[in-house]
Amino acid sequence: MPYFADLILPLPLDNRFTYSLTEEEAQFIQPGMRLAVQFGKNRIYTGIVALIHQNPPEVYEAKPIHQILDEEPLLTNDQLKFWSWLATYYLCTEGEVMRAALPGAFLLESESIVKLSSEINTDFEELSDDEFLIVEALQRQSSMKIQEIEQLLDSKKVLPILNKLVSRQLIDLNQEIYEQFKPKEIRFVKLNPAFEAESEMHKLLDELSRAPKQREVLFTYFSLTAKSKKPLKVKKLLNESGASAGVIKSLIDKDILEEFYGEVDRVTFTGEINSHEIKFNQFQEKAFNEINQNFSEDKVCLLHGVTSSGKTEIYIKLIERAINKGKQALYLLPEIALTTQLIKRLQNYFGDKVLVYHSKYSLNERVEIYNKVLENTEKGKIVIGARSCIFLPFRDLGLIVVDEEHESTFKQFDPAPRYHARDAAVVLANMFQANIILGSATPSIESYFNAEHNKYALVELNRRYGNVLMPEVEVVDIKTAHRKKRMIGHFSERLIEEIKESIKEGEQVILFQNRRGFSPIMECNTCGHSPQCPNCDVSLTYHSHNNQLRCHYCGYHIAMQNQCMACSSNEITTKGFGTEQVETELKALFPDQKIGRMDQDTTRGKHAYEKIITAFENEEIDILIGTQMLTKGLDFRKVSLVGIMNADNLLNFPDFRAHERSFQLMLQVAGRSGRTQKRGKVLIQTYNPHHQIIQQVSTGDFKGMYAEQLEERYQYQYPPYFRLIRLTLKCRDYSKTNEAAEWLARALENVFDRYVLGPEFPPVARIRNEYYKNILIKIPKKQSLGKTKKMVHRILSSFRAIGVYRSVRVVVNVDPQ
DNA sequence: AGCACGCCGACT
DNA sequence: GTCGGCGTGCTC
Repeated sequence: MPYFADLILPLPLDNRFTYSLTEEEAQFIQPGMRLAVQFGKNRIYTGIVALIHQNPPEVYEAKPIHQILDEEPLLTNDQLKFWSWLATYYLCTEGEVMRAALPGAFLLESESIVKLSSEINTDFEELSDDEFLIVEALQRQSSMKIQEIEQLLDSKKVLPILNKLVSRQLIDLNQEIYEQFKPKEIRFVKLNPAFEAESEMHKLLDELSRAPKQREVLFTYFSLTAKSKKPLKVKKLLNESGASAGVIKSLIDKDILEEFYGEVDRVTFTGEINSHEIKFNQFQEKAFNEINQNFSEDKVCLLHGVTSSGKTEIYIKLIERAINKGKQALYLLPEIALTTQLIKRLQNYFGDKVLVYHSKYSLNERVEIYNKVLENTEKGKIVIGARSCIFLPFRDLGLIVVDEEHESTFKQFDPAPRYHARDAAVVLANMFQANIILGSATPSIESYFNAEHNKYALVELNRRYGNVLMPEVEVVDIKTAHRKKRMIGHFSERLIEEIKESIKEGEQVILFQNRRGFSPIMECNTCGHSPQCPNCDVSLTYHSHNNQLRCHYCGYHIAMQNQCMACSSNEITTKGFGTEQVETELKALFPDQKIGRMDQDTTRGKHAYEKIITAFENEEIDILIGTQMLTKGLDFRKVSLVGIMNADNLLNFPDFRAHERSFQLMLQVAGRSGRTQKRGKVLIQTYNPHHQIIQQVSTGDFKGMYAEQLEERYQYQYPPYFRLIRLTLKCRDYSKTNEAAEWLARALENVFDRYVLGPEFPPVARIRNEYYKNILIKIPKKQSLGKTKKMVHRILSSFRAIGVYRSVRVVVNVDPQ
């Protein structure tokens, strides 16, 4: 009886692919293992076994597999189920989920290797020039990569030539697979046991009297090993003795020292645990008990706790409870790079039980963490990290914490799968019967809506820890201030006064400007022209540090122009302002203060972010200017003033979530102020002081904001009342983009009628020379989500079957942010 | 996705 | 005449 395995391949293809197995293979292979298989003509891919069965495919002959890559399944059954849910819900392929879910080092890829044929074939006549060159080169170097041959012939059409040579049995094409993960090995040395006795040791040292360097190394070895009996790292011996590697080599060659290699963990925690007892105040205690009550009823818990109310302590206690029951815990954060403070806190409490997982780690580090979670070892019961953590192979997940649950960075934007880690985490928790808590000072409207409608349980925490008061918010009307000439650059007199006051008190200031760069857009006063990106439909923005005009979409840049590029006029002004300009103005206003800036430009390097934060913590910076990234769970004790330079560019964003976001952002920034006994102050500069959102921020009126936004969402048919699917068409050809979008929209309208919006050009209609067009599908609550998605899938398949539209790519975004 | 095959314009 | 562009079809 034959056996077959259905595989998931890491490709954007809808189907699983069936390969044949021998009986022995079928005995050994289990779902969740990796197999290397040939797919297409010359390529080998890593596939994941989804199913083993005995039903031969009807219309084709299944190929045999190439190699089994695992001894044990790499994926649990739960994960396979989870993948399939993600692919269905987010309208992508399982292959795309696979790519996102597995650390890259697990995905072996083949490279074609060209060799001379093993059967000696001297029939070198009738070779073309190219063919002769290849054969001749192979006689010299025995094997070559495709790329090398491309270089040799200086041509890209190499494969047809090679295929011809293969068919004439002059060369062989083989696939070489590379295992990318290598355990980290370190070289150790130890003394040959023969010299351990004291007498032997003296004899040895005498013998070495004519090799002073070697003698010295040995002395260093003895002094280093005297303290601890652990094996000695060669590196350490080199450092301590100052000898060269050659000296150690001769000692090894003489059998005086023995070398050996040991595997070490790349990811280790070296600090000390000082788990001081966490002391709840009465409000935390109450919230904690409520959460546990809800957990016992298997409810998803939404924790709405104002900034600085001590949510983290509650999370820590919940995690402790979960791991005391022997379960695993997952702590999800919006962006891991921004949360060193929190990681340190968890590590201080739980020590090496904490694993940190995120995309900045190397391939190998990620494999190690993956394996630790899979083995469910004591080390690594707790995983903390960004959205991709939901793909780790948990065995016995007991708790998920989603911190800053309102953050839109939980939603992956590109590439597919475009999943929302918070929503996926709720599904994941459900699969494990695990508890899940979503926490935020400013919950998303969706989550709060779910809480109001009893889908989630709501727990509130509205006192700051130590009864610190919420900061006092003052709104400054810069429209009037401008008219009355009470502005210096972008600073109102009020803001300058407050900064002076804070500095006098020896306190720190944070200034928030939600735009990087200097004066983003240049405009000619004479003709109104502003320099555009040639590849995208946007104006170039000015960056003063390198005096460039730059496109934020494609990276195109030119030197700053002193004349208008259209009319050569010298009168060029700037529109809008960014963090860089705030910094320059501030330096002029406060020449004696130390000023720091934190935005994408200043936090490029791996540790640049940490450096700025540490400098601010150590009070080496008095005033810190920054973008959004300032809002992320940072805890600075000495900040008494937060200034929002311009609230309007947040509010005027063309998006149904713009107001919700502005509220969240402003309240989060405001929360950075006054975290100790003294009451903090927040100053908001705006042209619209009477805007509802500004008023709601100034009174911290979350419920007011929620009620009002909810009403608007209802009116205009947006989430949480309607679900959304956005289709984006991309194509280099303008009219083809239009025609295809039109076709697709009509096809969708046939089924969904008035719930299809568009097609419409997005605000930036061309990026990297591709035209974009959006279609929005709205799904009313009563309409079946599953059926809708199946239908969309079907329409997309027929769309893709149309030849003319093949060059148009469609990006599907379910629950777009 | 990645590759082969086939068709068409622009070059030594 | 060939090279290299891209549109089209297929991969177990």
